[in-house]
Amino acid sequence: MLRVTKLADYAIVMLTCFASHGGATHNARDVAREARLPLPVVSKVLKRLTREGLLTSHRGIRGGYGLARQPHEITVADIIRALEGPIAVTECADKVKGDCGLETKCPVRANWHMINQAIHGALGKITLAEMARPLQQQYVNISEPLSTGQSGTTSAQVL
Amino acid sequence: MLRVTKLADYAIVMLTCFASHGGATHNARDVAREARLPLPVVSKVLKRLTREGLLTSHRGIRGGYGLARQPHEITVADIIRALEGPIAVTECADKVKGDCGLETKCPVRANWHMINQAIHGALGKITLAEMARPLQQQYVNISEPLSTGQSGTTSAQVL
DNA sequence: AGCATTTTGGACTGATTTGGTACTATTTTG
DNA sequence: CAAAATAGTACCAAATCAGTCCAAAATGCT
Ligand code: FES
Ligand code: FES
Repeated sequence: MLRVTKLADYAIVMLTCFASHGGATHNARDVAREARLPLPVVSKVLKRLTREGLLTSHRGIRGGYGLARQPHEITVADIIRALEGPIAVTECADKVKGDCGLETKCPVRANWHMINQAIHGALGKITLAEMARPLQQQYVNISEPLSTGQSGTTSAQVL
Repeated sequence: MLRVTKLADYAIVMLTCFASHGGATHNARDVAREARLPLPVVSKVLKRLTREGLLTSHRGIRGGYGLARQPHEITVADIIRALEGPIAVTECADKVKGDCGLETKCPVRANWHMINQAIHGALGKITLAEMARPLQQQYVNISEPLSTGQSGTTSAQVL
């Protein structure tokens, strides 16, 4: 349902913990306690984030995890991609392989690609540093809908 | 994986068929033939679209379905919402009910809400009329990423 | 009135994905 | 060598999705 998986959700919560502690290293147990999540899932997510290059890990008795980059250099898109793979609203939105049953010339495929890029662009502009702060109002720009037909929904746009 | 369901994908393909035929009524079989989709799924989707108010239906021997509104008054967000319910990237992004385990004050919740509105806004600005045309270049505005840290990904933004 | 056609609503099943846990191996420190 | 921590993978239960099917109601035509 156009949902991000829980694992990715957890990942963002966990990474904000790292970000708000100035880049110190934490082990899985500490992260689990701070994020109030069960240790096994935390461990699983941390492993993936490390494999995908968002975290660095240190094994051994005083080991733990740390951010591989600065918080403002990690975007929400990066995090989601690390946990779920490439961001693609539909199968055909991302890759060149045409599908959807309709042969090579599906009329809506180009538009899906455009929609996908719009979402990807929005997600790629929000960084971990911003997620760690309450909410920066300057990043939200409420504007009137242009071609509406909709009821009173105001649309927010990430700048 | 941040995917739209296949039913919603089908719905958009099917509705573009309606849009490109000037609002005439079609029965389920005709739509299935034109969209090259199995009849049962087409029927299922048409039923939901009617129940959600995007199509009007006429029963009986010369019955069929027709668009309830003009193509430029139906947005992609409307279609997705009709098939999948409210657009919510996370459970907490949409409703007021706080969850995610963390009690009332989850640090990232406000940001999820912002992200959700950004996506919803992008989807709410693309209408069925635009989806039915090949691709209106003026609707895509490729711009350089602002706070990047990303490789060569250019971000498209819906205007 | 009767009949063919079409929508309506729901239930049902198999397949896929997700969420979460467990277990073993490997590395590091002391 | 022992303890603590990560790495990798395998596994299972639950949820969701995709697709099909059928009986019932409505409509138009003869
Ligand atoms: S190619 Fe994906 S909807 Fe047609
Ligand atoms: S309330 Fe949803 S992530 Fe915290």
